[in-house]
Amino acid sequence: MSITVTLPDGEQLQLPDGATGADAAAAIGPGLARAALAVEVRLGEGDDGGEVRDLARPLPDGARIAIVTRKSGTSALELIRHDAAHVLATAVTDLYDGVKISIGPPIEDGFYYDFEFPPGTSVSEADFPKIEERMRAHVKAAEPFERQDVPVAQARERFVSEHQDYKVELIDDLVANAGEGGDGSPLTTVSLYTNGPFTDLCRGPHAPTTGTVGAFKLRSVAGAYWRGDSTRTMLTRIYGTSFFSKADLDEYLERIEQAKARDHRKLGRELGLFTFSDVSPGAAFWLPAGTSVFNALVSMSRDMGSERGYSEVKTPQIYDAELWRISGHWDKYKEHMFLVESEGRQMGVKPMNCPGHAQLFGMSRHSYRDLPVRYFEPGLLHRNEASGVLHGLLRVRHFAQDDAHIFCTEEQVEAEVRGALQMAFDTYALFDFDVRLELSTRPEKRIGTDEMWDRAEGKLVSTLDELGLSYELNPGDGAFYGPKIDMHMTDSLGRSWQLGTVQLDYSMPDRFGLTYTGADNQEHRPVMIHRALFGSYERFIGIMLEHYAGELPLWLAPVQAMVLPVSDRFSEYGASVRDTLRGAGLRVELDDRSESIGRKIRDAELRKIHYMLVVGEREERDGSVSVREHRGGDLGDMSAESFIERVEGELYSSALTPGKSSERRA
RNA sequence: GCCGACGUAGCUCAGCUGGUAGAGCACUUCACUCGUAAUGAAGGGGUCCGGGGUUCGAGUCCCCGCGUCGGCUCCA
Repeated sequence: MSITVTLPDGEQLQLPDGATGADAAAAIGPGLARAALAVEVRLGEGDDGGEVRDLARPLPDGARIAIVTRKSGTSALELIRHDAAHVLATAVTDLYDGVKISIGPPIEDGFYYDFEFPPGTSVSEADFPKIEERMRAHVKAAEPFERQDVPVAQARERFVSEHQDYKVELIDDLVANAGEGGDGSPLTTVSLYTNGPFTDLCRGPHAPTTGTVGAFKLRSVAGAYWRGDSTRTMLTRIYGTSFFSKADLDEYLERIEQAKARDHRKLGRELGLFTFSDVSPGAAFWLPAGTSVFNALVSMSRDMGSERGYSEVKTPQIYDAELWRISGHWDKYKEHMFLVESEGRQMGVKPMNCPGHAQLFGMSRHSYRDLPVRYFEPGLLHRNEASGVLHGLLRVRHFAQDDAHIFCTEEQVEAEVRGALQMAFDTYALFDFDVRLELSTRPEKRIGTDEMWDRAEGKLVSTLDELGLSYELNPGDGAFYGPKIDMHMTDSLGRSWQLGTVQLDYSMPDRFGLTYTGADNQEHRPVMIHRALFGSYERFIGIMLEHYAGELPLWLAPVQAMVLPVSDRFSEYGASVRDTLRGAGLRVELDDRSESIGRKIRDAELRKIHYMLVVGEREERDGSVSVREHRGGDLGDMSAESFIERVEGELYSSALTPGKSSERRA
């Protein structure tokens, strides 16, 4: 009896029945046998994911296999990070009596393990050295990972006797889920992995021993709810990362350090854009330079909107609670609203513009001929976000959105969604943003009928497909009034943030009793589309600063050029140059401090100012400026006019939007 | 909101085991008048996040708030 497996190069390998991944590696060559960590197994042609298994497990006949070594990239790293998580748990159970273990998977950049420490014991980063020391001892001992498939009852008994409640719960859930989902066959065994003194309920796979965990480092400690449920126990999560080599680990840590240099909070301070104060947590104070950037974006969304048939409106900040009851926000978000009382009336500061826009739409009669109506309001909003979620400009309590609501007929929905998405991509293209799309469907807590949701979700899917856009499905994550398409970007540390959103809403028009008169002279219900493309200007600026590492494109730069007289004697000429350039619409400042020219250049460079215009005796005589470009160096002398021409050319060349974009930028 | 850490001048930070605060940058003034990344000197600036407590004495130790950071949960 023998089995046949297929190798990645297509070659077939014959092995005795019961042969393992390790046997296969050995059959291919002794070098590979030494390097082998695990084996990736694909069963059918269509099985493109593959399953990574322990080397010690018998191979199924007819499988396509690939030996996993440290050169296998992500799957190899995942393997040793999972190993490292077990080693971490081993060290922690060594050191802390009575600690309860829960789960410890590999993640994007490392691994974690969640523990419940005994009452009175808390662990902080100060404890890392001693935990790492224990971990090193277990890695050095190269303890084999031994897999054991044991009957469910036996495993359960074991963890009950060890007071490992979380493991017991996991087993119970595995059993329950096997009954419902999967192939319906009952679960008879579960797998346990033992390394040294530590045994864990684990699906695997693992490398042959703990010895392949090369370089590792514990990174941080955090609270994490058991099973991600905020009503349950908060466990202590220890994060770490590991690599095959110290060099790889160091390179990773170095990259993280460098990423911190482009943190928008740091750049905002350094470039004098915005600051925060304890007197208003979650709200930015915008300095003149930051306000200039902010206003440039607002004016850009105004221009792009008016080119696309949006009309700007303004609606109140504060509304009677009744309005929020009608919209449904009162029930769902009251605790996140800022409430005020006036003459015995309860009022709420608006957390969003939709009810205001619905109110506005309802105040006049509309014919089908007037639809779609597109209201745009770069409005100020307040949301009383939980203190723990505030994060620089990326999550704030006080912000403005480039918010718009489109009221249209059922037939117009696809075209309007398409238009909004296209406008979004036009916008992101200007910033070289590569956004990730998510389609979020009906949540558990929702308003409206299932039929409405079917229709709304169907329209979003068909529009995405029609535009050939790929997206991730996010079931249950829609707004309470409708499904949505969200556009995400990541920050300097790889965390994902939502920027734009396009939401379809059949409920709000109903709740507000909105109508238009159709061609049949009957009243009809319009459909409402909520959309914001920047999302909040605050968040957009935060992401943008990190994206550009603070080097804003010329058209957005708060100061496009700085005039630098070489000495006080040329301040007057410098001022005249500044005025000439300002007259041409450029944002120019004059540095007339009594400092050396070297100093002024250094300061302008640190502020990342695009152009430095040095003026001295020669320039005054010739009526010219000596142009230095940020990072680019000396460009030589030219007249103020040729400089203006040059800058305008640059502004035009980055003009990707149609219409009057050049005017906007000037 | 929850877990952990942190909070000293505008910024970045030092301040050993408790003995009444310090540097660099920035700022002000004076001198210098400078040619492509830091001229020099002098000076001003701190309820050591806030409030309680322990102590002869608290920036330092304890408690309670607030804020920030890293996660978790949440995100209309």
